[in-house]
Amino acid sequence: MMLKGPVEWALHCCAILSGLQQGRYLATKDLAEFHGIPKEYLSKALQNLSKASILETSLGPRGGYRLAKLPDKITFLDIVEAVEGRHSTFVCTEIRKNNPCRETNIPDTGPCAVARVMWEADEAWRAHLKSVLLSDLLEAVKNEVSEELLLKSRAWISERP
Amino acid sequence: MMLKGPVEWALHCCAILSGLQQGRYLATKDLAEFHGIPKEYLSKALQNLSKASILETSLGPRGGYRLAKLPDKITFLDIVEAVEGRHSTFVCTEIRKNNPCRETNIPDTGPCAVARVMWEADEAWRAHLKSVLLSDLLEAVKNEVSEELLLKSRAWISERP
DNA sequence: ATATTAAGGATATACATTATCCTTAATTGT
DNA sequence: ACAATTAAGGATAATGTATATCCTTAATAT
Repeated sequence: MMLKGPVEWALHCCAILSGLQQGRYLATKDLAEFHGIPKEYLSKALQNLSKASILETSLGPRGGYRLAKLPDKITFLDIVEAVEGRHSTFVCTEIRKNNPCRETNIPDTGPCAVARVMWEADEAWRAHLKSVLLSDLLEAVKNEVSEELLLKSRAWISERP
Repeated sequence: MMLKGPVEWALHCCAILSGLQQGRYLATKDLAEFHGIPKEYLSKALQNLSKASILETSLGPRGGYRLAKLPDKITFLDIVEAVEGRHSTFVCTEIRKNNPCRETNIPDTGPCAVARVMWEADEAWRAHLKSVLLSDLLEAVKNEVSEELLLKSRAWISERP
């Protein structure tokens, strides 16, 4: 499973869920409405976050999702990998094996040099995402969003049944 | 244009072209045969490398491709971006604007915090690819490929008309 | 009981990647 | 001049993946 748009949604949803009052859950319907995104498809992303123990759920009326951990225990990488999977951007198809000069019985000697470099780059990408916490995002949002919008949004969420 | 498999081919092709004798070109047909990949599609990748001034070409018999620069002047990023384009892996759809509490007339205040973090990760990815030169790859290949295979491959290429 | 909700399977739609084909113009060697 | 060879690039087909919707099931609060 390899999702693209849903990663953006998941990050924003986790940010919203961070502001939830103790003991409350927020339903997929509300998260979808708040972000203006398709509810059914968003649901798949949230299910992945739940499977990864980033969110926890409750069924029935007043059910929905909430964070399963504190925001300073959740990294961007946790969220991204939960939704996108752990595929690296580079896939090595071992074309070196097609070299017509090559003996067919050469034992495999680890990944080829090209793949190594590409995977190191992937690793650098992951390392950065691992270094940023959900709590860091909240801090940044606080600085770039007006106090008014912040309060209004919180109220909007509180008023959900 | 956004290619995936072709990036791998392009990197391997550049490595092969590095070993080419002075003044010679190698045709798409030969590069495709050596790597066991589709000639017509590989051609698209090579055209991109040519447009990016990484390769230079000659038409007619004994024509084909050769490097346009020395291997220590070509980075992995040069090759990857020439073939894949410069799209970042993360695309921000600005879902913050769908927030029902938001005034429609709020002036745009740069990229949102989520996008910034994701793009920083992309930047780390690019930075690594920029730090590795084609000449570094050649060095690594020399260490992991048997002397015999190296000579045989060079001979195979030399014998192309 | 009833309404509400997440989980998840099945399936349709849209889009991007991969691959092939064919024409054109340039170049080389005869 | 001529024939063979080659990159460039447009058009299009085939495939695969991402996106989106629908529907059923089981759990839960009131």
